[in-house]
Amino acid sequence: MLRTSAPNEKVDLMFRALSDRTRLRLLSLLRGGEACVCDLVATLGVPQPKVSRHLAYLRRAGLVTARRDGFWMHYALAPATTPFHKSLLGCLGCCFASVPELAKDAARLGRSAACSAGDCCG
Amino acid sequence: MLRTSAPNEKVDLMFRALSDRTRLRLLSLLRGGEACVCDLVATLGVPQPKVSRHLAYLRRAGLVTARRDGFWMHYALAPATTPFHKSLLGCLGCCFASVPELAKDAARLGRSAACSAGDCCG
DNA sequence: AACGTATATTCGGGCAGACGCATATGCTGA
DNA sequence: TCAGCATATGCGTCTGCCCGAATATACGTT
Repeated sequence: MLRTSAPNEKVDLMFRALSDRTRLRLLSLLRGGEACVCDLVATLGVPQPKVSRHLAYLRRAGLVTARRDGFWMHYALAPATTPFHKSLLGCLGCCFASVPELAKDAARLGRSAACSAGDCCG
Repeated sequence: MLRTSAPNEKVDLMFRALSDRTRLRLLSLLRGGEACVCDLVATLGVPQPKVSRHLAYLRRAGLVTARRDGFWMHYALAPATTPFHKSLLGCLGCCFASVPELAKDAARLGRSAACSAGDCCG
């Protein structure tokens, strides 16, 4: 029932995942490496169920992966498997670098928000 | 009332503009240069009010500009004024290049969907 | 097993937005 | 000014989703 020229489901899902502030902040933080939910909660200053719900959303979209370690769940950016996913990650790095507020989040987590993709932040 | 570390309004608005299929298709088409509403309607095969409404959304987000020429309104990608906007445009080029369906749209409009940003489509 | 910590899910309310349809506006030419 | 084309907007409805609050699950310790 899909229109023949519509972007495919996966692409759509990933872009929709970017349409929420909390999720953008989470993705920005995870660019610095994996983190557990409690750290994300403390860093963002939002309720834990809210963080978990958005992480679940990001996982459904294929943007993050989860790893259990005892009590803690560690989330990390999912490795890009498609060219689209890869270019999207590069884009996020660039975009995030332009948003001072996200750098403050990263600093609070004790990480740098520097853009690691040297090929697009001219 | 904004949380201190939330991405700013502008960034949020732009990302939300990407969370709809029709808008992604419109942006993809406009990467090939400006186009009038009737051409976009014919190319996408969707009702005219739907196209107009999504174009209005994109304009509110600052992603496109409109130019009147007699009967016709010509829409084009807005020139990037912020580093964020600039990197977003680069990203879109890369992302779109990974979606075959969007290339079909472009072909139907008689345009190439090739990525013009040689610095990020490795 | 019982308890506590960390995380996930469910529920119900509310709001943004996507849609089709109808209609309004803007513009041009007769 | 009237007709007609191109485009925009209003309206009512419906879906998706964001939220807080409460509760459920997973795991480790004792």
